[in-house]
Amino acid sequence: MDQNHLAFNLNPNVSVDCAVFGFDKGGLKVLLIERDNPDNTEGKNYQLPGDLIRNDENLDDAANRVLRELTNIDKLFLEQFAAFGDPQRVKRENDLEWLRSVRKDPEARVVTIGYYSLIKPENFKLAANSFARKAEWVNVKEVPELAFDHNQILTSALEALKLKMRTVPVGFELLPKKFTLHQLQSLYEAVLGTEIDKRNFRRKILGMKFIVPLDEKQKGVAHKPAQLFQFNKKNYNQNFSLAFDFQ
Amino acid sequence: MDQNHLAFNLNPNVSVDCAVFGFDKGGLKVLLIERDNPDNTEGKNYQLPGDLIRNDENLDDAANRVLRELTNIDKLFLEQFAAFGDPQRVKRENDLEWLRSVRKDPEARVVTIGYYSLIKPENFKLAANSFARKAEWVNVKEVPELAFDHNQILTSALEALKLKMRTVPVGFELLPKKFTLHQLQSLYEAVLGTEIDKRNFRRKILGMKFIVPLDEKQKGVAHKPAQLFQFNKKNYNQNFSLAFDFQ
DNA sequence: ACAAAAGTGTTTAATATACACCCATGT
DNA sequence: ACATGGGTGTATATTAAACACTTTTGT
Repeated sequence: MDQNHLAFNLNPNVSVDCAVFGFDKGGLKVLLIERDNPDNTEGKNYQLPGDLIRNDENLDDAANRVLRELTNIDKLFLEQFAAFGDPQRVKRENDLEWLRSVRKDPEARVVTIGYYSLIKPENFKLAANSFARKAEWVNVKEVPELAFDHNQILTSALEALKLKMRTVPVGFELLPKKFTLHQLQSLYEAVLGTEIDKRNFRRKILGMKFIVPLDEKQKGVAHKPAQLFQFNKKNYNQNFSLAFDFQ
Repeated sequence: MDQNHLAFNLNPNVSVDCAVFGFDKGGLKVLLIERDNPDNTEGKNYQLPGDLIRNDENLDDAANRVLRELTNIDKLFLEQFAAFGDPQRVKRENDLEWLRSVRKDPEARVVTIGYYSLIKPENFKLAANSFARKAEWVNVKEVPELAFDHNQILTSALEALKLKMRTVPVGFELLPKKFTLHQLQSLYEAVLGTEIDKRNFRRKILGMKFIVPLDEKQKGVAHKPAQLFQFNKKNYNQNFSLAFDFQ
């Protein structure tokens, strides 16, 4: 992926791959990179953004670098969730060909560390470099076959995200700074794949002192404008275990 | 670490390290390996069992191999929980010296994949090889300073174990096949670090149809012999989310 | 007028918590 | 006899779940 730095600095055996999640009315999205098809075999060919790590950077920094190149944002919410090291994870011929066109040591055994990242809708605009120009937001329910083991990585990232969201108030990372309770509920419904009762949801959320109402309402919507809320880190101090568990 | 196989098969940049947990009346234990001190600097020098991965094996297999060499048991309960890749994770001089005495490429950047494993008390006896002879069970509350970043790995493994135990019925892997409810309760108390009310615990556990009483009682104990129970996989079918959450 | 989401309470069921005494066995 | 853990039930508090109608705005 990123070819701007000197290749000898890259460790041939360890990479990071990132499932970048975004959320809007259309549901939960993931950012996929369309890669050039060396032999022009089939139609489009997608993969998760990722790169080999540099020998002098730690894993979180490598993932952060990949995301910065993609989004121009330096410290997105980022969480490591698993390592993938099947010796056969690079096995398809077009994956191998692509590696040969991009990597110094394309035959090397690569173990990849999986990260997921959460991005706010106001940051949906991608960087203007060649790497990011190939990026596309795809609904997680409509993800095509991906390169390498990236479908498996994505499935695993989604599971990790679900667990996280039921456990820790982290959904805000996918919403605008100011959000309505309806947006928050839709997010939980989309990620957890459940329907939630509106009144019970509101009661539960408002019982948490760290989601605070603002002196502000929605504007320009074709219905009764909703109260806007904001996440308040100061009011959030670890009263959490499993607080976000909606059946 | 394991030096029985050909070094050229080992990947110099990726290792696995295992926190092997055991439980007895004395509490939760972890298996530490005493390593030879090259320069005989200080007293004892401990680390978690681990090894570089082979280029033809996947991560789970590498962790399983490390544990098999240590215990002679082939498929211990094993769970990957995180990857550790700080470029400075090998920084102390005695760690470097030890690597120089053991590794083909002792200066290589190594990213390690952390696993934890659960072992039943009847399997506490270790293999008789030289690797295992240096192993020792140490109470998790009395773990000394370890080599590399192994204290951090162990702390992280314990957190992962706690989360797992509150989430999935997995404690049985640390108990004899037949166990009493008191043993089960002590285990939860030791791992989660809480006190649990006996009557409430029993009611909750017995409400789970997959912990079944046997036609058998304890023998030779200096108190009223307790009913023995067993975990029944067939009666366990995913009714679980967060079932083991004792405040 | 209609569409779309906002907002609001009560009842019932389920679950969690707190709590104390007698029992069987080995030493 | 004593130490050790085994075994048992109830009352109360907390939390979860089910459920329907009126309001405000833009088109």
